Amino acid sequence: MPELPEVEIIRQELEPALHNCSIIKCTLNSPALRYPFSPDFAATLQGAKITATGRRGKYLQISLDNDYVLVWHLGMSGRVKIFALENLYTPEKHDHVHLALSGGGQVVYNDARRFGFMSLHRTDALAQCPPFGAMGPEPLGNHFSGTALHNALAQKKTPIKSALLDQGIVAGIGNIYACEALNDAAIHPGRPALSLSAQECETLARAIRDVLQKALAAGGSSLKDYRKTDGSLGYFQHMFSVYDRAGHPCPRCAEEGGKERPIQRMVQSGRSTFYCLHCQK
DNA sequence: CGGTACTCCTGAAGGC
DNA sequence: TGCCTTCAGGAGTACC
Repeated sequence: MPELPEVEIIRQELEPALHNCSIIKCTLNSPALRYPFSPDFAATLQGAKITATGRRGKYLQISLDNDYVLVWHLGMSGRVKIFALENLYTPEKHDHVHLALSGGGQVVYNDARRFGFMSLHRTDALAQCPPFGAMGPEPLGNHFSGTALHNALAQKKTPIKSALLDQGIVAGIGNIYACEALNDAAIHPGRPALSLSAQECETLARAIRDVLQKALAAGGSSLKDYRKTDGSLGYFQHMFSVYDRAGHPCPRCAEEGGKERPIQRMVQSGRSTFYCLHCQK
């Protein structure tokens, strides 16, 4: 389930492989990912030159010189494989999209669960079209702050955990980093979002940035080792404080020298939330 | 309109 | 050992 840090790392990996390259051939091995490919999908890509690689929230945005942008979401099992030369590529199960580039490079999209998707949008309409038009600020950008978060949560009665998953409030956060940030900020995931004080929003905004930046830093280094094998991205599970760690001691409580408190699991809106009953208030 | 439940998909993991 | 069930999750949609 790539969230903002994983998608950003993939973008950084794609940038040198794609920039100024033309797409020689686009091969689709499936009629659809989450959504069907548009009939002219491959034809629109073929012959286009890639002018930039961007990211907004969990979405990759590959700009082309034909006035289209390839919008690419990795769902939860999407993996991107990059090969410098054609003869290095061995097809694997769930390789749905294959891009052959000028210069011999290749980019492959593999997605076992097909929750991801690719679509093409006109460049000038991109910022207004769903989901970008209603998307909240980039958490690592200048428009995100404690004040901005406080304002965005002002009318939200929904639990703060659910609010953090709402891409309209802040972009790019998924289940893992929502849990991690709330633990870091010592805020209980079940609190109504509008009940957070300005100070708590300040703390939470800082925690969100910290958690994402740490994941980015760790991902950058772990990726170098991992991509030698198959080019895909792993998760940075070794650094999770609470996610998928029910029963393990809460690291915040351990840091403070207190008694070890086991991490709890509960379900909110059908999704697992991991938190510490003791320190998250 | 806010909020919840359901839906898509497949592989991993657990139970018997 | 192997089959069956359950679970994981983003985001769109249906529905109250």
